[in-house]
This record gives sequence, C-alpha cells and structure tokens, in this order.
Amino acid sequence: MKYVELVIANNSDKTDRYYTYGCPFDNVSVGQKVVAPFSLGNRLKDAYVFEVRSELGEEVKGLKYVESMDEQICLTEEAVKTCIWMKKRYACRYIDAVNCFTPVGTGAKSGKKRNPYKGAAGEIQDIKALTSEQADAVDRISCCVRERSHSIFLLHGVTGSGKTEVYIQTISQCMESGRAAIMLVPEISLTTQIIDRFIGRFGSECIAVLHSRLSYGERHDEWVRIRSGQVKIVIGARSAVFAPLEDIGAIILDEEHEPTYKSDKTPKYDTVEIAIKRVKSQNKGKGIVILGSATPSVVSSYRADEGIYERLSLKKRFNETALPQAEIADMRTEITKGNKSVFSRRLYSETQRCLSEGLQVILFLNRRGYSTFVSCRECGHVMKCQGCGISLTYHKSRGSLVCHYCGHEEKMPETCPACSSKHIKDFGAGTEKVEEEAKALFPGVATGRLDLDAIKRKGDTEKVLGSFKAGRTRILIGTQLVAKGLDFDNVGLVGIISADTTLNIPDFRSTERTFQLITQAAGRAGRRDKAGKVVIQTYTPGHYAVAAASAHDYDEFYRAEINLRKLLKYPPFSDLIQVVFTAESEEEARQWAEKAFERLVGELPKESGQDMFPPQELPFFKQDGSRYQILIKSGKGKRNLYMDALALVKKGMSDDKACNCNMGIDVNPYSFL
DNA sequence: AGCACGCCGACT
DNA sequence: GTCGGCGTGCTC
Repeated sequence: MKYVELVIANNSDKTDRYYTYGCPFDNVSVGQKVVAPFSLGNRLKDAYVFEVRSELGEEVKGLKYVESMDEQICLTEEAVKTCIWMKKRYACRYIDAVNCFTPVGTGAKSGKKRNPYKGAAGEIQDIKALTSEQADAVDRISCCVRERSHSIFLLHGVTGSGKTEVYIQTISQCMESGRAAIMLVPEISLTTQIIDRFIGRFGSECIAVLHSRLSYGERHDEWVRIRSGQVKIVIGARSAVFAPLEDIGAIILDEEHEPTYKSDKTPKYDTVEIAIKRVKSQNKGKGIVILGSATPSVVSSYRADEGIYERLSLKKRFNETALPQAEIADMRTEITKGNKSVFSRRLYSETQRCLSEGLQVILFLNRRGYSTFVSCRECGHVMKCQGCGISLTYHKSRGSLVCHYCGHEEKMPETCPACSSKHIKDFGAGTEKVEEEAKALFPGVATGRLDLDAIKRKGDTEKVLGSFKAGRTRILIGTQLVAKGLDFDNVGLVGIISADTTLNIPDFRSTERTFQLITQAAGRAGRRDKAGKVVIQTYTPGHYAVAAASAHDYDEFYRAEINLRKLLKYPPFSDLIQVVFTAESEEEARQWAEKAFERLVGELPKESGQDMFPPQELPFFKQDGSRYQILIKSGKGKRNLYMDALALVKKGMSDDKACNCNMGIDVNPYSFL
C-alpha cells in the first residue's frame, strides 16, 4: 500500500489543500489523475497525485482509499512542480494550475483517429543561406540546447530579418538532440503560413497544432498524443505553453511583446514566466526560452541589459529592402488652418497619389475602450495625474478627471493649464467616422473596415481581408487587427490617423503600445521591391514614442521610456499588483475591500504603506455587482512579501462565513479596468 | 463548491 | 406524523 497526497478537483477555496489517501495501486506516480471518494457521501471525485510515499507519517483520521487511476492522464513531475509554484506566484488554487496542464472534457468516444490539423500539406521552402547574424544566433542557441543548459534569449530582429528561420533551426537542433519544443504565437488564426512552413520542414506526424477551434474531444486526443511522446513539436497560442511534453529543449514566444501572452482569467499567469519556470524545473536537463520581437517589451529589453536575458540582434533585413519612409503630420497646425477633418492635408494628398497610381491604402486607428482623454487642441497639452504620470480619464457624470491608478480626482478645466486656450476638450474619433470621411473625400473608391464591430461573425475577417488582397477594396480602415494581419503586396501608404489614441489610454504601458503599434502598422507599407510611405498624424509630434517610431529607432524609444519608468517606479522597477473585490452591492465590495486593506497594512512592515493605494471603485463594468480595487506598487524583490500577505488575507476572507465578496489578484495586469 | 444534516413550519 | 424549507459545517 502506498500513500498519496491528493489535490481534489473541487472548485472551492476551502478544499484547496492536500488530502492524504491510501492507494492500493503500487505503480502510482506523481501527477497521476485518480478518482477518489470525497466528503460525506463519498462521492467519487477526480483528483491529482502531488506526492507519493510508502509510509504514513502520522495517524490520519478517517483515511480513505483511491478508487481508480486514469488510464490516459498523468502529468509530468515537472508539471506538478510548476503547479505548486503557480499557486504561490499567482495566488491561485492548486486546481486552477492543474487545469492549465490538463485537457478539458473527456476523450472522443468514437475513438476515430485523425490529425486535427487539416491545413495545406505543408510548404517546402528552399533552405536559404543564413545571414551571418542569423548564423551567430543559431550557433549560440544550438549550443545551449545540446548542452541542456538554461538561457533566455531575447531575439531582437527587425521586420523581415528572418526570425522564423532562427526558430526553425532551433527546433531542428531540438529534434537532433531528441528533445521537444514549443512554438508560441500571439494568435494562431493569423499564423497559417508559419504552420505550413513548420509542417513542410518537420512533417505533420511529430507536430501538434493547438487550435482554438478544436473540440473538447479533439483537445483530449491531442493531449494524449503529445503526452505519449509521439509529438515533439507543439504550436499554439499562450495555453500551449502547458503542453504535456517531456524534455523540452526550447520554448519560443514569437512577438513576445504582445499582450495576449498575459492570461486574463484565473490563474492570471504570464506566459514568459511559465515558459522559464518549465524549462528550468526539468529533471533530464534544462531548456532554453527564446523571446522574439521586432519591438521587444521594455521589461524584456531591460532584463537583457541586466544580463538576465541574452540579447541576440538581427539588424539587417533579409533582402535589404528599405524600411518605409515615415513622416509626421502635426494635427495642431491642421486645426489652426481650419482643417477639421480626420485627414491631414498630407494624408489626403498622399492617399490621392496612391489611389491614382493604382496602389492601396491602409488607415490605422486604434480606438480601444470607451475612455476618452482630454487634451488641448492648440498646444497638445494632455491632462495627466501628478503622482502617476498617467493620462486622466474624463468622467462626464462627475464632470471631473480621474486617475484610474491612485484615485486622484480633479475638476475638468475650462481652459488649458499650459496655454490658457479654450480649445481643451475630451476627444476621440472611431473607425466608423474615418470610413465615412474617406468615402466622402474619395467618392467611388471602395473601402473596407476591419475592427471588432466589423468582424462579429465567423468568416468576416477573411471576407474583408480577401476583398482587400484581391484589390476589390482600395482603402482598408482598421484597428490593430490590420497591423497584425497578413502581408500585402500592393500597399503604397499606411496612414496612422491618431497616434495619440493609444498614447493617452490610462496605463503605464500606453507609450510602449503606441511605439509598437506605429512600428507594426508602418511595417504593412511597401513590401517586396516597393518602399512604402507612412503618414503619422499626431497632436504631439515631439513625443518620443512618435518621433522614434517614425525614425525606426527602437533604441531611442527604449532609452527615453526606461528613464521614465525608473523615475515613476513602474515595471521593470516594480511589479504592479491589482487586487479586485467583487460583490453584489457597492456597499459590500467597498466594506470588504476596506477590511482587506486594513488587514494588509497590519500584516506588512510600516514602510510598505507608501506602496499601497487604498480601495477605489472601478468604473462601470459589470451590470450586476460592483468592483473595488487596491493597487500595490511592489518594489524590486518585494513581490513575494506582498503575495504572501495577500494570500493570507484572501484565506481569511474565504474562511469568513459572512463574506460574499470575491477577491481576485492580478500581477502586472494588461488592463487596469 | 457540493451536499448531508438538522431543526423548524405546513400539510396529508 | 412526515415532507421539505434552507442555515451550518465539513470534506483525508
């Protein structure tokens, strides 16, 4: 008889611990999924083995016995280790972490075997000679994979510098060394070319593509196929980082700066952290992580500077095509010259030129969320919070400007504090408005729109993109969807309608996002032999994100941004921990948030007080219920201190019978709304 | 989270 | 007398 510590698949904070059971199956191992009788009625529950031992340390009252073992599902030891780590790191339950590693639903009953990826047979590309930069990167990475050592590489490569070939070579090296690999992409639906290339290179037998369109049954079958060792390469979006592979040589994150790598539901993990933890906790030998991007996140770049990551740069474009020529249109002068259109005169004339030359135009406008910002139309001054440096959000009902970080509130000014102009107001134009104006300015020219509203139904994206690719539409207007989309051949001009839109969303990352989006959108202009043109419209032409993006100068942007982050103690110089209290009534949410805040203050050393911002109501979100948040700006090395205290307070709340308020914890969230 | 237990009122 | 309402407490 063996004895096991089980994590019960019970969706409750109260049962979030180990339960000791006897296990009559001697071949039981850590990670094994089992069925065990639980609670009063001895109902049979799924559970996972987290520890195995031969002796019972001390008497356990009412010991029960494992009923049966699952034939197919057994997590790796590394997965169990990572689960234990995740519980602490993200203040989630064991079972939340386990659910990341296991397939949802049961296996397909029919047992029909099929490869769920029914794409093209695979595209066999000529293996081009690597550039010397690529070769250097590949050498460095391959060496680590062979030696089973651990390194994190930041592959900083400009658009068209051949990052994908480096990924392929890395995976090749994994295959040669008999190791597995995970290839992560921000959005699998926009990645069919990469998949074809991989299948062409490695064959479909050893590859699993984890697609969001897979049914539960298919997911389960793929999980088993991967776990059996048949599959060595897994391609997918962020959840594929949990693929049940053993001896992982490399985990690659393409476009590492993309926000989709941060999970927005419990556990709110960061894919980069999971990837690093996984390759490090393996027994057979450690693995490497590659973070690839043309515009690395500020946090990643800083870590490379610090030597935590190893930077590998690809500065040359593969076929030496020039980057598009970018120019800035100062919208302040448009206003003073009486141009109230969303088109600057420059954008108008360039659009006209392109259309007459038979080229196509992309107009980019990122209008996310509903919050508007407030700025002066004459001097470009933007209303910001004194303490946080974040744009203030206009709350019409209150007639005031509110900082969503610290709760600071001030009256909406009637004149600009900088230049006393009366032209200070909340503002923002959406894609619909741009399309309307485009139609009016260029009559007879077919336009297409690509944003969340326009692609509500399945297949809409393909329709819109298809028309544009075929040349049926000449002007494509869209949000970041167009920036991410596929490559086009005939685009002569990219117009960025308002670079300020993302600049002024209330988030410390807004500048970074702006730089990345402009750079990405600009990359859509001019492909192959034709150099394209970019017009960037802005009310703040002097802003370093706009200026650096127009000059294709990442380093310049990074230097300015990292200084600001340091000054204001934002990541990477801190971790922002958002604690959200959700309850039926405003009253309950507020009271529990306040109670929790008090306990937190009591739990922590005095000097921590200045890092913690007291409860603040979150704006309009859920129709039912109310939300309050506590924000903690956790300095370097203090994250665990705060997380432990938060876990304690959370435990206290869930133990309190009178409490019907939920407490959610999110470290470095991507949206603070 | 479930779900048995148990202590009350309403109904055969 | 007993059916069923939901408050309370526990799960190796």
